[in-house]
Amino acid sequence: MDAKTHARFEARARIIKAMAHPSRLFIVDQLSRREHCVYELTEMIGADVSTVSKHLAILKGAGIVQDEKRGTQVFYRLQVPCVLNFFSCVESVLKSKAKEQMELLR
Amino acid sequence: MDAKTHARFEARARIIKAMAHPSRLFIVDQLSRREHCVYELTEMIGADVSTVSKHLAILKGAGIVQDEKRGTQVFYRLQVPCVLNFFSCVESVLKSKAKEQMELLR
DNA sequence: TGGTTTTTTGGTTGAATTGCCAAGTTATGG
DNA sequence: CCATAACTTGGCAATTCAACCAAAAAACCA
Repeated sequence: MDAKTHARFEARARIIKAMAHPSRLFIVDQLSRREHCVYELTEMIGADVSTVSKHLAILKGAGIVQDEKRGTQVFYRLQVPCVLNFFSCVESVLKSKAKEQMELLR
Repeated sequence: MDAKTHARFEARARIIKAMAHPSRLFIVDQLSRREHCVYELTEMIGADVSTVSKHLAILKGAGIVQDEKRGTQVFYRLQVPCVLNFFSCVESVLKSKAKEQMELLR
C-alpha cells in the first residue's frame, strides 16, 4: 500500500474511530433528535462532565458535530446527519450475527 | 443510561470499532470487489502476515466478513455489504471538514 | 513420511484510549 | 468585583490495542 493510499484510509479510519465508543454513539443518537448542551448529555450518560466534554471534543474534531456557545452553555448538534446510516447497517450486522449463532446451535 | 441501553450501544460500538482501523478499512474495500486470501491481502497491505491475520479475525468476530478454507488457503469475503455505506458518509464528513477549513482561512 | 506453503496463535513491547479528579476559563448575575 | 454555573483542560492510572517475531497447525506434495 503506497503512502497516499495509506493516508486516505488513515483519514477515513479517524472518522470512524470517533464513532467507535458507546457513549459517543449514544450522543450521536441523541443529537439526531435535537441539539443538547453538555450538561443534558452528561445527565443522560451518567459519567463525569469532563468525560462527556472530551467525548464531544473528539466528535467535533472528527467533524461529526458542531458546537455553539450561548451564554454559559455550549450546545452541540449533528453536522453530518448521514452518520445515522451507520446505525441501520450496524443493525444488519447484528442481525446477521444472530442468525449465524442460531444456525450453529442446530 | 440504564444497563440495557448501555449494552445496546456497547454492542453497536464493537461493530464500528472493528472497522476503525486503516488496514481493516482497506481490507473491507478490497473484499467489496472480490474475495481474497490472506496472502493476497498481506501483499497489498505490506505488513506481517500475522498482523493481517489478526485484523481478519477481528472483522470476522464482528460478523463483517466470513471465511472459507480451500486447501491451504483461507478466502475471505464480505458478509454484510452494507458496511460499504460507511465509506460514502465518511467522504461526506471529510468534505464537510474541508469546507469548514476553507471558511476559516477567509 | 518428511518437507513446503499458508495461516493462526502466543508472547512481548510500545502506543493509544478512557475515566476520574483537580484546576483553569468564560460568561452571568448580584 | 466577587460568586456561581457551565464547560474545558491537564494530569494520572488502568486498560486496551497494534505490530512484530517465533512457534504451532493444517493441508498438500514428493
